[in-house]
Amino acid sequence: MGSDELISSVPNFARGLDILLVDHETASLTYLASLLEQYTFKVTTTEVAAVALSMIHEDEHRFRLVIANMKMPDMDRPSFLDVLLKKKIPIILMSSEKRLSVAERALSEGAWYFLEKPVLLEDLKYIWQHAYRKRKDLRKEFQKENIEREVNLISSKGQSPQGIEMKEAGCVTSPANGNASCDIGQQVTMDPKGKNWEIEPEASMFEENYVREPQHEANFVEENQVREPQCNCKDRMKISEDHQQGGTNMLRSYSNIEDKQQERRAKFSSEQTSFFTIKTPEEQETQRKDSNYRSSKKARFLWTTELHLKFTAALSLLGDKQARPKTILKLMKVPNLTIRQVASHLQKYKTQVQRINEVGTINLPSVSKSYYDRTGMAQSLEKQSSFPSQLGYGSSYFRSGGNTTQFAPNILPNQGPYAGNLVNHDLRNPNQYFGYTGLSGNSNPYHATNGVQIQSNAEFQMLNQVREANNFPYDVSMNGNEKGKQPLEFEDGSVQVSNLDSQNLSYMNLDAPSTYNSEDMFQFSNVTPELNQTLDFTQELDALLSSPNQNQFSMDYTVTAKELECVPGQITSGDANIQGNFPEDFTNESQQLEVTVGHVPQASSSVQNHSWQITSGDADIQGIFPTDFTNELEATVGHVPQASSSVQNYSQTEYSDLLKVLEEDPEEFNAFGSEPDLGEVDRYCEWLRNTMCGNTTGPEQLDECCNS
DNA sequence: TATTCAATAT
DNA sequence: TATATTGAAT
Repeated sequence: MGSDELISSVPNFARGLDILLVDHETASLTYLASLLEQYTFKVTTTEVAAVALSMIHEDEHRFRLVIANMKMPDMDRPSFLDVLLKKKIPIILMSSEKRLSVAERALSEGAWYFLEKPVLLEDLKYIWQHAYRKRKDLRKEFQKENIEREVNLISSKGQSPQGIEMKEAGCVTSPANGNASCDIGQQVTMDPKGKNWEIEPEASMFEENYVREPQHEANFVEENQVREPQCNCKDRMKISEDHQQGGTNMLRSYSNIEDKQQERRAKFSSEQTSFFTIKTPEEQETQRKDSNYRSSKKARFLWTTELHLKFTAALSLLGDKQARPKTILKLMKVPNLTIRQVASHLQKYKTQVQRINEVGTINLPSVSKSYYDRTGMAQSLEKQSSFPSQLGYGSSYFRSGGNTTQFAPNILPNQGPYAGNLVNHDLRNPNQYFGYTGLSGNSNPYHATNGVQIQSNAEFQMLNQVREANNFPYDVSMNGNEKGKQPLEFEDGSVQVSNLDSQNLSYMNLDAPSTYNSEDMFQFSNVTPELNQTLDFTQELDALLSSPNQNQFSMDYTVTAKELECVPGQITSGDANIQGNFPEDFTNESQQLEVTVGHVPQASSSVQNHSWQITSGDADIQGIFPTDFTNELEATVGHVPQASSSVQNYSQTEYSDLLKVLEEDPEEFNAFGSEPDLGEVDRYCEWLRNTMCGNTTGPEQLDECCNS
């Protein structure tokens, strides 16, 4: 297997995977490490199990996979395994003993996989997949679906079932070399709820960046590898025969219904699996359409907010001329991100720019409009556009606007030597920072905001020109407008729009015109440093881009004081869903703020020791989940840049869920009739006022508050 | 090789 | 439908 072939067997997101290798036999340790490194994995080695544990204790999220020799002279294996199992770190055990009972014991003790020594290069081809398994779900599935089958198997064969069951192991064939092997690829797709790719706070960016269609489980196998949909009984028998004939390096799978710890797994080296057929394209197509074929879809990379900000920061540094995939990639310094992905994103970005240019001005509508026009563009953008949601904004590109308090993203250089010199290329957030939640499903859908317009000419930097349109209540659906009708005509005609020179300029070929200097327009100065200069910036960029804490998160939008009265505050970190109220007597910084965790769907331990941050209105609150965190959290307000009074009584209520429902399923929102119209908007707002502002605000404030 | 365009997959 | 991936042309 050539080195390229080796590497290509590891999908992008799994490259550089942190693996901890534990083996008291030095030679074997070094050798195995070298093998793993050939697959791009980052290997840390130790000969002492106790040292391994202390490393894990130091940072339990560091290693995604632990491979250890079954023999541990310095400590007893069960204790070692116990720690790993509790921390849910996948563990693979190795042994040079070839007895079945040894492997069986390893698996029964909780190992996720068993490797026979000497380990061959080929054996490690799919080892990365273990780092992405969700074992709990596996077991659930086994229990539900396989027990009966196994019982039948046992009773009919009168023996313990061996070999593969497709529920347990996916089969991968590689048309390139005609070989095939079974792997555990299926495991990453086994969660019946499709939530198997749960993002944990410690998850790597690459996990986070890969998404799957919820209704179809993705196949995390490289595209040139075709997954066999099923291994039939015959195959299993054949595999078993092969094994009995003394095939080496076979990963056996054993079942023991009584022992829930037991894993059943099988892996076959290529020479043992030549009986797998390679599907013709037609067969593959048939198989793809088969609903039983669970793993037919590939994961798609996710451009999170964080990544997109890096991307835009890189664009800013580079300027248009050097804005090429390779350089952008270099500046972004995101391991395992590929040029092609950057190129693709750039292509999409350019398309967006072009589209804006064609229209001249786009409006980032207020959310109110989208509720008004439930069946219209704003709503459909939210629902149908994967850009906003997949990018992790939790709200749409085109409805993310707001007359907001300016919270500079901490990864953009609004401080330091390059302050103000960067161009904001973020089409979606020209004027505000949407904090990275690091999590999916954290969308807080409500933005009671005014609209924001972006005016743009031909080039990237034109997107800096953000014009705030106060009290601009309607959105104009960009796509809904016929081309040639420029600039956009707003429904209420209340906003004057500069008629930009939006000739069909090729934005890549032009210098920045930078001609718009209206007082209500933000203008960033544009710098287009030469590439060599640019590269000198990388250190700065690096510093700027490296978040002080990887696990920090913030609310996914910022709000004005005015909006604070309308917007529920809710953050989600890991498993925790935290809500709280600013106290009535809230005055200034360093004030204790009680935050109550409203919802902890999973073990709260998963958020312990992780930092959290709420950026809401004028307040910027952060802290760390205490190690004894259970469900109550006391938070300290760390930073109140503006009048603290504005955050008083920041009520955080349950209606966020209602709004979420509205977002997700407007059809269910039928309280006011069926046809959305302006009257309905009014009624909606009335409801919104009552819900959000209660009786404490006067009508005018309410109007302001809801602004629709 | 890097980039871009455009078809295709999700 | 929008976006990500991929083949193919440059």
